[in-house]
Amino acid sequence: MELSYVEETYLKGLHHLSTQTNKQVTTNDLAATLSNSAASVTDMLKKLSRKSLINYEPYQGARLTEQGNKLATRLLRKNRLWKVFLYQSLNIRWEDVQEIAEELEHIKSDLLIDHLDAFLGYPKFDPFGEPIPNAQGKYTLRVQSPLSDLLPGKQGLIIGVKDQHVSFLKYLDEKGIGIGKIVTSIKHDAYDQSMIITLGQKEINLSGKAASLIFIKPL
Amino acid sequence: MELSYVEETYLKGLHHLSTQTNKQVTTNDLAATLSNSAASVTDMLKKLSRKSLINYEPYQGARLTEQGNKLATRLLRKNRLWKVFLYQSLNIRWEDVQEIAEELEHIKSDLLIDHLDAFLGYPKFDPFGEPIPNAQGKYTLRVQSPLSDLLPGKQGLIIGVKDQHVSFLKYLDEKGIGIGKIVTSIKHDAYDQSMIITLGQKEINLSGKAASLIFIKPL
DNA sequence: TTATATTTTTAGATATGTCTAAATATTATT
DNA sequence: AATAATATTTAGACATATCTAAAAATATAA
Repeated sequence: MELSYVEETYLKGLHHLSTQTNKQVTTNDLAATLSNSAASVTDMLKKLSRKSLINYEPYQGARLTEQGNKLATRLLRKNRLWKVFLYQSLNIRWEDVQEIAEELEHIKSDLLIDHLDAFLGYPKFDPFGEPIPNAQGKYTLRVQSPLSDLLPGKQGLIIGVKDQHVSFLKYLDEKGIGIGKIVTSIKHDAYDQSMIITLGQKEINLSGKAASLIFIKPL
Repeated sequence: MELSYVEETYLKGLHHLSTQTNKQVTTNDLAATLSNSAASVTDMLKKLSRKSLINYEPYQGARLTEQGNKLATRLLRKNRLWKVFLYQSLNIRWEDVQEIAEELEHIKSDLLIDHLDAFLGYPKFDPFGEPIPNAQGKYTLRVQSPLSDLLPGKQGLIIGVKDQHVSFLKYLDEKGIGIGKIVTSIKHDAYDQSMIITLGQKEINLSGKAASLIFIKPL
């Protein structure tokens, strides 16, 4: 099925919200996510429902159908493969990757995406640690724990970040924290949950919140 | 200036037609190029004129202003860099490259394009032999002669093709003719202008028309 | 140079996607 | 359970881009 740019955006928003909460997606939540008015969202929900991409009952919110989910997953595949390309091949900084990938994910060609996948060596995760669905839509979640759980003295490999806001990514970039870096936990502060880690020679102080948004593989 | 997808398409069409003929672009010609009605074209010409991207007088056709030309050149740069990427990095076939690049050229980020340019090693020509404008919009035309001018016994390096229709590119692909291949002229037919060339061990018969659309650098 | 043919523009309609303001339905509170 | 607060939908408008059919301008030919 051929979808418009906007329809795809809504589908992705629906997928995002429904995997987060596993409940019906409400009109207002979707409106907030997409920065649109609730009225616009209602219109689009009716349209997507007519196309059988969502189940929608007035006043009851919406949920992706199997077909809608399949299309949303395809968008995630495209988005994340492009992110790998931008980050790894083009050396574009973390905080700039998201915005560009959001445009690239709407490029239609399946041929393109499969060739891109091959070019990148069939990566399983994007630069933020999110799993990349394969051509059949299958993907595996990774065992990952927040940096905040790393016990003092232990080492971890950074494999992802939860928050993808530009300001947070810049904050990490400035501290030298990125995918593939190895860090050692030095000390937790019992009072404010902040922690001290080392990255190479450098000692870094992280807020408890920041540490909980960074994912590692314990070494 | 932020342009819509469609405005960009018109700008590219205008550029294409005006470099071909170096005259005012007529409404009907542009309509044919873009497969739109003349009425739609008139509307858009008025809009682009209001934005000072073209000079337009009713019934007299249109011509790009300096600013319009600059934006059109930027689109060409994007289109051609993407073509290099698709053809060279992703190994996508000649005949599939055009359609995908036409979508990719509308991706907005300058950062992306400059990084792509660097990644590809600042190529000067695309896989069809067209010059790639640099970040400042400058580009150099290449000395290139049609394969049909290659004298019997002489060798040439294939560097471009004029016609970019899918059927023609497939025809060339099937014969093994592509960028970077070295061919030797064997014989011209005086009657129908067809020619015989060799490519490696293989002997290939080309129509006069086809040979005139393939560009070579004499060796 | 007047009539005819062609090209271009205008007029009016349609489709997509957006909005604000008003109406309606649902949920929470007393 | 009635009322107040919140969420959602409907109504009506607007912007972009498209079309067909009719009108107007330009170019061609007798």
